[in-house]
Amino acid sequence: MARPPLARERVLDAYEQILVSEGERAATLEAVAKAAGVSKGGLLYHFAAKEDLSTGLLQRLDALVTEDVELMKQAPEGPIAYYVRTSVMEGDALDRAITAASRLAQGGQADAVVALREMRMLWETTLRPAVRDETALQLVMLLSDGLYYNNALDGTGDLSTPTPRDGALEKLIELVERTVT
Amino acid sequence: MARPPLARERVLDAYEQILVSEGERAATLEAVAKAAGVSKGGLLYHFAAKEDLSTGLLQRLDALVTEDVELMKQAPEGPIAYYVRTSVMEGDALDRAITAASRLAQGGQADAVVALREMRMLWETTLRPAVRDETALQLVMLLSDGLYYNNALDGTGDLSTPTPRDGALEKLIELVERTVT
DNA sequence: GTCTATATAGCGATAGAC
DNA sequence: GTCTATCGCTATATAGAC
Repeated sequence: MARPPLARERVLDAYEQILVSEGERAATLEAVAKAAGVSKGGLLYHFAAKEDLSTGLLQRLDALVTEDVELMKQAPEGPIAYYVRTSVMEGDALDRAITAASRLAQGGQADAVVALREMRMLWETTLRPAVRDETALQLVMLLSDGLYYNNALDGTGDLSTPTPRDGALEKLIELVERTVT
Repeated sequence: MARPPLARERVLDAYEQILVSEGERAATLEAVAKAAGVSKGGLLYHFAAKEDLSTGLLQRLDALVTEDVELMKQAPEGPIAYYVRTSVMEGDALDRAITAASRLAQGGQADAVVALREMRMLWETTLRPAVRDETALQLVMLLSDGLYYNNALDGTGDLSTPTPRDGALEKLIELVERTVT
């Protein structure tokens, strides 16, 4: 990992942020360069082609997912409650990476689809020992997918989304726990 | 409704299909025109600007959703089983329209986001009388969202998706019915 | 390592013939 | 109602100065 150049990370942050808030089409080299505070040429020194930008983003996603799975295994409230709770996005690094990857996947980028599928399978494997059977597992997985999808629909970060929060979220977690364990 | 021109419908079909299978970026006027079997000029006679294409698509979605809600109200198996079952995409007209609108929404198109939110609210209102409480309603809605999202991820129509089908789907519906009623 | 300048291609949209 | 030709703009990518 030996300390990647700062500018490189800033560019990747900018790319991710534009993908989330304005979509794939808006994430042009010029827009990303401007948001990162470099020139187009400067950007292309770090990422020779546009494809390298998405590759970098998917690698970052991978690392964050690995971390998250460890946290999930050790969560005091248990993996299910942890999983459902953290499926409501708070805008942290993992949330941003997932949403950005989702934009690329919907744009037809095959490697993004693969990365998201693998992420999902890793979660599935981690949750399996904590649920009653496969049907219960599917219910938890799909519910989480639904939470992510709803939040990802608008990247503007407004809170008028139909996502349950606070009290409603706690009740939902309770119901899910009762249903799947 | 007085019989819209055939070419117009063919163009709209082509636009929808490319959005679903290749994403927003691939749905250029030229690609749509070619798939519809007309020239760029011919396309632009029916849809003066590209925005009109997405408007036409969202109107089509609206009509299909209205039909579907009626079917859901009258479903012999009850609205919940109907809703969960039909959330697994079979590639019918409504499925295609929803996925296409989802691509536009993820591309940052505000009117597509609104159309999808309104669709969801209509479903929510229709299902409310059939469930125990608001928490149960949220569980059903989110599960359905998850099913749609998973299928929409790759528009290639392959069946290697993690979506439950046949036996697994029936068991899931059973579990959901038991949980929310 | 970052910049400006530029090449090349493809986009949405217009004009006008048929 | 559909076509071809073309305009103006913007996208990705390259070249070469600093």
